[in-house]
Amino acid sequence: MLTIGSLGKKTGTKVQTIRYYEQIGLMPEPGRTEGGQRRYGEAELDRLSFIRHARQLGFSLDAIRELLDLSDHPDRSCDEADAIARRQLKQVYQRIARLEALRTELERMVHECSGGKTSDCRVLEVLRDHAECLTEHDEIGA
Amino acid sequence: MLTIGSLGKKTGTKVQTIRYYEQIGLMPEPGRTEGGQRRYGEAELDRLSFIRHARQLGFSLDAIRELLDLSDHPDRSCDEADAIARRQLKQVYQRIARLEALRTELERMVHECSGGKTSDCRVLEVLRDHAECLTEHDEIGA
DNA sequence: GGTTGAACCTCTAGTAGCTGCAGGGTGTAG
DNA sequence: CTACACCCTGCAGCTACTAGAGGTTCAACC
Repeated sequence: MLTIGSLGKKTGTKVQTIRYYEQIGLMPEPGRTEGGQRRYGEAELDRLSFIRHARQLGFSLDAIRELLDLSDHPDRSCDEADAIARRQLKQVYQRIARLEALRTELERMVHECSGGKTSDCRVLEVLRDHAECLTEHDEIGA
Repeated sequence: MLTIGSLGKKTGTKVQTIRYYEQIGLMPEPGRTEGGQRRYGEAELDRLSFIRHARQLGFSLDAIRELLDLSDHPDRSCDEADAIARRQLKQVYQRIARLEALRTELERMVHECSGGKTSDCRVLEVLRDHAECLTEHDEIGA
């Protein structure tokens, strides 16, 4: 039987985060000691590992909820799990593309700045005038 | 004189977002009509354009606050503006690197899934067992 | 058996950067 | 002078946690 702290250590999760997952129904309510402290078993360890791993891969908590649900039903088709992963991959592609456009623009800004006064700083100048940008970029909400 | 709505249209900003920027002190309190509606001039249009452009390049509102401050003092050295931009660029590099690791792992997951039952779905299997991952990935908090 | 101290408990509020809604007032074109 | 699009304030909600206050429990050591 694991305390919440040792479960956290094993999975690289903060104690508060585990309680948060329980609160939003991602983790089940575990058994308690007489004094009211949470105690976890293997099943919970597996579930939390799954969640954390999926988070590391960038899945949203909602996507993880679906994946866990699928994982709990071994007889269902895995098309849905596949679709969720593909969706996630697509998002990653998009985010990389956006960030690469940003990188280009920021590099240009930084390389052109020769370190004088702010009055003729390229960094500030570029920010002032969007027309100076060569690439499309659109990071907001990415 | 611009209404808040037309200022929003010119800069691609929602009305609520402009009011939010005012609330947190990023935009100044504008003049008002007798009836209490906000009216903006050129200076505010420039300032909001600057803010939005910097946001598109991924700068945080705090960084933007600093950049605006520097922009308001043309006689200062632009080292600071340069440093902020370099910091931002570094973050972009890191985020790209992380996302590329994710991409690799997600591609592997998706390509190996041959579409049977969830019981032997590669997607779910990989999520269950971190040891199957070939690359380091650590997206959480990115 | 008693004491200590780390780890646990609940509850609330805060983070970034907006977004949306309710319920009401204003400005302007026809 | 009347529509009606637009504006106002204030507050709740979003994601995914994180931090802190103030109090309780567990386990080890003597």
